[in-house]
Amino acid sequence: MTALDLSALSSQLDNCLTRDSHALRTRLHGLKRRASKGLPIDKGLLEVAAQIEASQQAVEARRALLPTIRYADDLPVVLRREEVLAALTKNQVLILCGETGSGKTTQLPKIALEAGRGVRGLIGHTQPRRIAARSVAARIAEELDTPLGEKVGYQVRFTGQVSDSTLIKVMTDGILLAEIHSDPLLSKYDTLIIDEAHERSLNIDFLLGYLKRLLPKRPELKLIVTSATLDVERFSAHFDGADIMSVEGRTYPVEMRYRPVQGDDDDRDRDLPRALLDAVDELAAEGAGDILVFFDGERGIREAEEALRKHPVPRHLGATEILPLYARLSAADQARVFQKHGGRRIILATNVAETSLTVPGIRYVIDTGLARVSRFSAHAGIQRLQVEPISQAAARQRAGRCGRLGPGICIRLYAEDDFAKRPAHTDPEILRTNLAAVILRMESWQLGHVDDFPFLDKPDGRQIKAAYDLLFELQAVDETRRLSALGAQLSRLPVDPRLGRMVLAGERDGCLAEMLVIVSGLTVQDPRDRPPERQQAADQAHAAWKNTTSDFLSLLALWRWYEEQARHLSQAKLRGLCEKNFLSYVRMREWRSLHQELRGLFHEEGVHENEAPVSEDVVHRALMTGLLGHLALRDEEKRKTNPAKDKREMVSYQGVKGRKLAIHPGSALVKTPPKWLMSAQWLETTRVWGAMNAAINPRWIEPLAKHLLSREVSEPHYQLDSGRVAAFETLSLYGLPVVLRRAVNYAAIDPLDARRIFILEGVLGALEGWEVVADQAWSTPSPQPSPARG
DNA sequence: CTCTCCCTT
Repeated sequence: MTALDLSALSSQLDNCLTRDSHALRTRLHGLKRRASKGLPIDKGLLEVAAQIEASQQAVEARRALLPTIRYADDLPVVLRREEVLAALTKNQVLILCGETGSGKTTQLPKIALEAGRGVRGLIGHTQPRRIAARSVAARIAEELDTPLGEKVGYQVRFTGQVSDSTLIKVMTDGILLAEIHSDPLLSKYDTLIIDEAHERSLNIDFLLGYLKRLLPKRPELKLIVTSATLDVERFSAHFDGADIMSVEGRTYPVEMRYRPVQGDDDDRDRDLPRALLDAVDELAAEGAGDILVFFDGERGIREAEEALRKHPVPRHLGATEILPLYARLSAADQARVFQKHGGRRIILATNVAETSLTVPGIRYVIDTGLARVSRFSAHAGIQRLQVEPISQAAARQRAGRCGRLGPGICIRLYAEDDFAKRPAHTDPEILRTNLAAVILRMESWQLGHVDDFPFLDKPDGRQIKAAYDLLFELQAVDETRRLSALGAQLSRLPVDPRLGRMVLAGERDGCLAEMLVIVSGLTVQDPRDRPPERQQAADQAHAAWKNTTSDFLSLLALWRWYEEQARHLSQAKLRGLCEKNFLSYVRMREWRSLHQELRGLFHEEGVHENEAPVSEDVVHRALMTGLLGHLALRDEEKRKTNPAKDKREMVSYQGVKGRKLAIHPGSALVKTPPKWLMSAQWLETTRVWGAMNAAINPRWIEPLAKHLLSREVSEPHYQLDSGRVAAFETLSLYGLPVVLRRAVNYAAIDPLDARRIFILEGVLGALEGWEVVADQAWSTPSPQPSPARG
């Protein structure tokens, strides 16, 4: 064979599946090298030629699947289809800015198909949320008149419908990110659409960084990044000045009214209900239409609900219905928002209604301008959840919720100049979160140092250090920040690093069964429902599994009970049972799915769970491997000064790193605070709360925390009876003494000094002592001291 | 005496 055949073959690669072309190109390079050394390559060439042939046939088969593309008539993106097509042909990257109603989410994948994408590889389309991924896929499939799961498929955690004939695959951004592990080139895609990039979740930022590096290695890959806000220059600059296309939205104008809460800042909380009632009255006078009110949390919602129920809302337009809406609400209560209704509705919502759920039929919005924002404080090493003024972008998003049906009105319960002073955008998650999981992934995928990774926003050095500190605590990296064998294992577990560490301890200590249950239970949202108006009944039902020394064992008890029921009950009966026991069926199912998934990972490796139950201590010691940074000692002084009679005074704890904390009232341990406490989570809101707790034995700490303990040796002294030099040692974990004044052999610690003391106190002391004894022998006896009392 | 919202090998 000649060099001509080699180049002829390599020119054919552009007609192969993207999945194959990279491997085949590598193969051809190898053959070229062989040929240059004068080695025979005939057989290799024949094989490659056959593979190319097969791959091209697969491409043709996919081309035959192309559906007739029909567009939803007059959506703004569709009207500018030609431009998008041209941009896709000309450029590798396109930034598309399209606001609500532009049609970008549903129409772009179809335009990509029309541009000839989706044949050599999949068109991958990512969504930030699972529900959205599924519904977007269903919608596109419907518009293309094909059944979901064939030409248009979707994939989210635990479920999905994708087949060999899938051309468009809609998935969560988390799925695409996870695929990098098994396919670093993302070679099965010929096009990627990263939707809702303005949300700037950790997944999106990680993907955009990764894709920047990937694009040069995948010249045939096209990327579309979409954003609903106008600040797309950042994205463009990130991708070396990629073209930007802006498509208008399809929304109605929203009139802004500023009605700041009267009174000074300290009184805001008190005056907010008043301001809310005034706003409701003002909007009620405008005419019919539902009102959506945004709050920072459940508490504000409940206060507002109470105030509204007492308040005579003008009723000439029919009854007014008040509905709370937040993520923790039971599925049935959430569903009420989507039911048809007469009269006026006032929906009191948290941020769920800002992006995750679209409440239908909203004509008016009232915005308190506040939200709870999670931030990881690297300095304190703790996660905070504080109420903050929302950004301008978030405020616009909230207001936009009443501009979908017709012109809307939004009342902001803050001043216009307050709005003007706010940050333009919400800080991206990567600047607000604990980076341990990100860094663990980067280490395991060998992506180099975080500082060099092309993140849109570079994380702060202190955040990076805090993340490495946590990874060291978990023994996932060593002192030099090198990934350990344990770290490599940890990176393959799709759970929080602390929780993953527990599972690995469970594997080692023969309590994998228990760890899989507890860790999956800690990962999903708590399935125990506690509706505000039926808290007592709920608590009563949950008491069946309650363990007052360990919330973890409560979880385990709930699981065992449920598994027993599930074994002989139909799905419908199980659902009813959940309802009766104030459990969320959906979350119980999530728990089981995650448990199943984690279990599967171990089974693949041939590791199986222990069959015999283990002692509670074994379970808690395995948990502790992940929670060494969340240990605390009861503050005894406080207990003395505040007698137990005063029940309102909460028992305070002294945690590691000097943190003061208290047991969260949702914990079963709140009434029986143990001396030593271990918490799955520390969260600072009004104060630092320890959530999901267990009483522990401090003796477990030393063997598990050897790599973290600092030792302080004091009072070396000669011991007359043993004839040795002894001292006391105090071991501290992050500044918290965990072993107090334990006698140790000083010679093993500081042999030279021990020898000095031996001579000084032992030898000379013995002489001195001998003198004393001699003295006493010749002098009159002194009176014996009376025994000590009390 | 209480905690916004998402996502995964």
